[in-house]
Amino acid sequence: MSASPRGPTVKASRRPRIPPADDIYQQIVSAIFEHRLAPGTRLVEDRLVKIFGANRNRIRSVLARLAHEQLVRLEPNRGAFVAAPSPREAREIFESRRLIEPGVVRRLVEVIDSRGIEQLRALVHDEAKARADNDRRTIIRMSGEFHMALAQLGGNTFLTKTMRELSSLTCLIIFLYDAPSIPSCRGDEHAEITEAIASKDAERAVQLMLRHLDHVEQNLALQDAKPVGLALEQVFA
Amino acid sequence: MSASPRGPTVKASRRPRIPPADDIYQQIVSAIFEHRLAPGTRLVEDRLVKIFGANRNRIRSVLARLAHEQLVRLEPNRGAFVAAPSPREAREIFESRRLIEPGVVRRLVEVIDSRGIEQLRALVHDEAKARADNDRRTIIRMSGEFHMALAQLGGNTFLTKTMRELSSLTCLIIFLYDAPSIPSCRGDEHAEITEAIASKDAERAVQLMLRHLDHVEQNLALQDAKPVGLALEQVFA
DNA sequence: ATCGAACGTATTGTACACAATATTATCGAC
DNA sequence: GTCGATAATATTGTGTACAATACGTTCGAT
Repeated sequence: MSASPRGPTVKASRRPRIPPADDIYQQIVSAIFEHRLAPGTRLVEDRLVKIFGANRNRIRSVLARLAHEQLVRLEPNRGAFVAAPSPREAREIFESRRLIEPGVVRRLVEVIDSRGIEQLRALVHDEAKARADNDRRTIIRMSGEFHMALAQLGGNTFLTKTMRELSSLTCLIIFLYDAPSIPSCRGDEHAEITEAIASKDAERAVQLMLRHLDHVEQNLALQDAKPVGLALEQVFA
Repeated sequence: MSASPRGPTVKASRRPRIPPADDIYQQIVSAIFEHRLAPGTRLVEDRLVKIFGANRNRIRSVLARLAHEQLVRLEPNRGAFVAAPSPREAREIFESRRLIEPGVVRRLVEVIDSRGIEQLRALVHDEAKARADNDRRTIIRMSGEFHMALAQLGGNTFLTKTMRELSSLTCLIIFLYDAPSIPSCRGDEHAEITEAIASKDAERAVQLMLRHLDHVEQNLALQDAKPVGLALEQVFA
């Protein structure tokens, strides 16, 4: 017994059953990102407790956190529901993205190094592969991660957080309003943006980004929502 | 006895002792906004429970919410502390503002009506009055509210939320790093921006805004923080 | 047969008690 | 007298039980 009373390995072995709070959060976000959790789905606390093996307090705090970034709607005495952004809210989200992402791209051109460019190309590559496999879930998730990576490589944590919220909300919007013909983003657009950034052509990258966002928004049918429901347990299997 | 079983007045009279969750949140945010709560102040749950007459669950959820917008730091097994942004974080906040607020201003010029312009002028007027009275708390709060109003009048709830977070973080930063000579914002700058917006001169408004943000940032001494502490009960008196 | 009211069930909201942990104070050794 | 270990205290983390509320169902009346 070595005298290291604060080793993290010791802590991990002493109580391995507690499910870390962030994990639950991440799993739910991923489920929303990958369209496994439909907008409007009710999130019953007890069932989440059993699914994740956590206690209710923790589930509650996770739901509160999700509610704060508007991914979940919390109705008093009724429970938590996966958010279903209205057409008006959807337009606001896209407006915000058109407002913010050009700045993100401009800044990224200034600070990115070859290592960062490689990361972007890898993301584009993975997305193209998923597109070839027709793996719709991965396509959508990778699309979101591309935009999040643009912020993350810029090194500004506030902008990164903001972009993460915008991306996940966009995922819900696509779920609700996507005209199913064309899958979310045309893959080559992310590639084009990446190459414009790689060649330090900020203004071209900005223009491509704006056109890209317009394309995504124009592929939506912002009138009729499809109210889908799904069983909760099988989502996390 | 009229048969309206869901009137809010009835609900309020039936149990008047429960303190609404948002109120607590708002009071703490206001306290941070007005520099009554210093960065680094420890927020002990029990004391907040007694101060606001709420139960611990509610206090906890409020703290979680504050933590999510980085106004509060949550250390495991140690408690909650009012955030104290590092110089690096401070620079990121200002960078984010320079990135976002020009877009907010441009959009506002497009959609604002005479009623909105009057609101902005009223805010500027109140701020000038506080400045004349040398009421530093009100000055800082009104400064923040001016920027939040710019987003709010634009009608985009996501941007409004983002600006609220940025404003309150900026308040903490000013508390920590302000060179005490000049109080936060020169008052006429808000007035100038308002008039540029009123005359629909978007580009001028944007330039004024950027200069304004630069001025605020340059008035900070982003090296030495002053770690102030204050008693909790007397803050909410 | 349809509508409305009372009831039963499922779920969230709240309170309390206790365990785990960190911080402070006390005591002893050098 | 200073440093380190140990005990006391304060605070957070967790679990459980119960109350309040909303929802679905059954029953009865017209």
